[in-house]
Amino acid sequence: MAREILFISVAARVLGMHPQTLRKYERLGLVQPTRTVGSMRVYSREEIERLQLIKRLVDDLGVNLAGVQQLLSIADVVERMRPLLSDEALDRPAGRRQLGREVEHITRLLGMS
Amino acid sequence: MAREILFISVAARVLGMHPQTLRKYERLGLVQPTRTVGSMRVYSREEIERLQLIKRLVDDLGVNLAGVQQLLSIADVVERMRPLLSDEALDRPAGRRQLGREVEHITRLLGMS
DNA sequence: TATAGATTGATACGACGTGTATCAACATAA
DNA sequence: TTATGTTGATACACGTCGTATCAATCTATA
Repeated sequence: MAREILFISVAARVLGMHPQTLRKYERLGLVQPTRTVGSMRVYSREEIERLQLIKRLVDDLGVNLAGVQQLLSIADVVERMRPLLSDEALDRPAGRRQLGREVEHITRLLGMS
Repeated sequence: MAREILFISVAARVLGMHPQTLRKYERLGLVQPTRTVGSMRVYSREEIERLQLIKRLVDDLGVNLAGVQQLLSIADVVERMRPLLSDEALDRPAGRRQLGREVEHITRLLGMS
């Protein structure tokens, strides 16, 4: 298994994106690559996948970066919800309560109050 | 209780939006006001609330209309999920399965596969 | 019916967001 | 040291979005 640690030029080529775009996304807080001691950006597997999701939202759906922020936040909540949908979790009252909180979290993100 | 049926100029004033903006939102499929026999737009309570949500997403968060489309779709799913979170629904296997399908629906909307 | 006011659909324009090209300064490896 | 890549900043072209404008049509009232 490769470590899949990429510098910005390779990451950009793999993703089909411009290096400047990746830098701008970081400046806006959409991704947070780590840095080498010389302050060079290092992209992990997780950030590459996050950038692929962003690319789909932007290129295919036409969502702007403010919308990407919201959708990524919702995606994080959905990711936390998934294990709460198992029968073991749904059998416990605590699991049900946690699930309710996550759904309410999405409604707050959407301003549905 | 008032019927809360508004023509476009009153609806725009209530919402703090421009009538042309409401027409453009309809053309893009974000809202679907009914029409009088003379083809004048009629805004119901539900559409006013939908427009308030759109306005928050656009004005406060800076989301563009493509992002609003996605977020409204997710909001619809969340609305369908809410009754599935009751104990009565979660006690039935059918309710649990339906809940899982709705969550999966959101993941598809986000392209999380 | 006639008249005034509102709505409709279409077009156009200004402001803003976004991707990317460019640049000098710095980092890295040979 | 030299060559190549990265960093951060600036600038520009293009598309999106809100809204102003217009003639034609609808609606209500006199």
